[in-house]
Amino acid sequence: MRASDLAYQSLRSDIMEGTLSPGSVIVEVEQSERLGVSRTPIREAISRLLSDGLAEPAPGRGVIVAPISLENVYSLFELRVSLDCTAAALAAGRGDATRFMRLAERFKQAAAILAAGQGNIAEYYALVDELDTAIDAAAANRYLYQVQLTLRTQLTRIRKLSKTNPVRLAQAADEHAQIARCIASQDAQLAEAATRLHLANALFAIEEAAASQEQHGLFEVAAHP
Amino acid sequence: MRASDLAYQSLRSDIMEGTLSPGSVIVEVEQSERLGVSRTPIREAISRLLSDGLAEPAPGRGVIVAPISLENVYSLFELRVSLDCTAAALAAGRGDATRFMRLAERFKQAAAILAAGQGNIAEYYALVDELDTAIDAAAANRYLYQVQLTLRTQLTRIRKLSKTNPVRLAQAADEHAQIARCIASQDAQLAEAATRLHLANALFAIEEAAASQEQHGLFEVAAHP
DNA sequence: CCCTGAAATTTTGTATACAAATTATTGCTT
DNA sequence: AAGCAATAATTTGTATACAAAATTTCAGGG
Repeated sequence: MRASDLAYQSLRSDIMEGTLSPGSVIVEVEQSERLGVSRTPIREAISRLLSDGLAEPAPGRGVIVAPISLENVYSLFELRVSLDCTAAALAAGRGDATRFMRLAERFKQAAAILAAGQGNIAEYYALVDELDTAIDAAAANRYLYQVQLTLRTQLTRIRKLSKTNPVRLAQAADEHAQIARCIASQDAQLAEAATRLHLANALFAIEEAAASQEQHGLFEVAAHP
Repeated sequence: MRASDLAYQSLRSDIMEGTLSPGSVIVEVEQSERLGVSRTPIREAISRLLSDGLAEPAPGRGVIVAPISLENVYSLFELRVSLDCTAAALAAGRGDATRFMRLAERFKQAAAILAAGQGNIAEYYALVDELDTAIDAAAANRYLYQVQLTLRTQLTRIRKLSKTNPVRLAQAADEHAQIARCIASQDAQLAEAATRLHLANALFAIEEAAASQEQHGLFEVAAHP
């Protein structure tokens, strides 16, 4: 594997995990020594992070890890609604119905398990990924797909800011089942409606979680000094 | 100015102008000597072109200038409809009405001039840019804006593939006036409808132009040997 | 004549040295 | 003590040398 790929993946996961905290500057030599490669591949990795939106040029201070805050969540969701609805509508027109029916079934099962309070969260998110992948494939639009990828990394970062309510998770599983079913029905407008509804609920849940965390004083997004 | 910025702008415009033809490989040393800088800034410029979608990694052959073809136009427009409609709707909800009214007036004038067959095309496109900029500003969504920028560079490249019919241009100016008016009216759904209509017409015009050019044997997208 | 394979050449990937720019620090002056 | 200036120290930007990978070319055998 190329050193620049290694550096990219390493830095990327460090940012995602929070090892590199938002707002902290990424110093080339520091990372170069830490990862055991020269500055050249580090620079290439950083430029990829910039285009991912995981790093930002800071005026005079080089590049910093892109800050996250719930203030962005509305902008992010405006874009997300647009793209996810389009993707769902396209998938409804082009997708393989049986594949989405099967996914709908699995989401229904997942919803039941989560409602019983014994769900594995990671497993559930993996299922969501499967649905996303199926939709991407069915939508068959490489430009749309490209944008979705970068949007999702932003959403993943945001998601970690507020702990998701387990009750909400079961509800979300139901909504995903609904989306899959609507796509399987090949009705583009219906698929779009289900998606729009789901995203509205998701945003509302985020707002609620944030409010409750703020209340308990748990809402802190530290940037390194 | 940094050498990498110079290299980026130079390569970018070379690709846009067609000096570097689609499909041709971008050889680092070659460009390095041509532009009088070392390979390092060239590599950085190339990585920016990659994230712009103006260059593509080619398996084993390094990177090539991204090919263009009208086959992409449908995928591109699917995304464009989604984004432009969202932007128009947001702008209707947030924008300064008088600013869009003024733009609508100018488009009406432009339409009259173009219909009379004495319009300056570059001037017209500049006006379109102004509208786009106004919408971007009013939509006030940095994530959406970012995607629009890269989408528009793709559309600009595609546009050059088929000569636009002057009659269509006057019609398009009317449609832009309509869009501006709808945004000024602060009716999000209406703004979206006007945008959707315009894009449907634009796509149709592209198809027609392509068909007529193909007929006349003018439809050639050469890749260098 | 084509296919296989090995050498040669070209091209990309990485390391490092040096230059330029920017920030931090220190000392001086008011 | 505060502000400014000059200098020192970090940090990024660029060039270049070297290493590795891959493609092409050429030669030999089937």
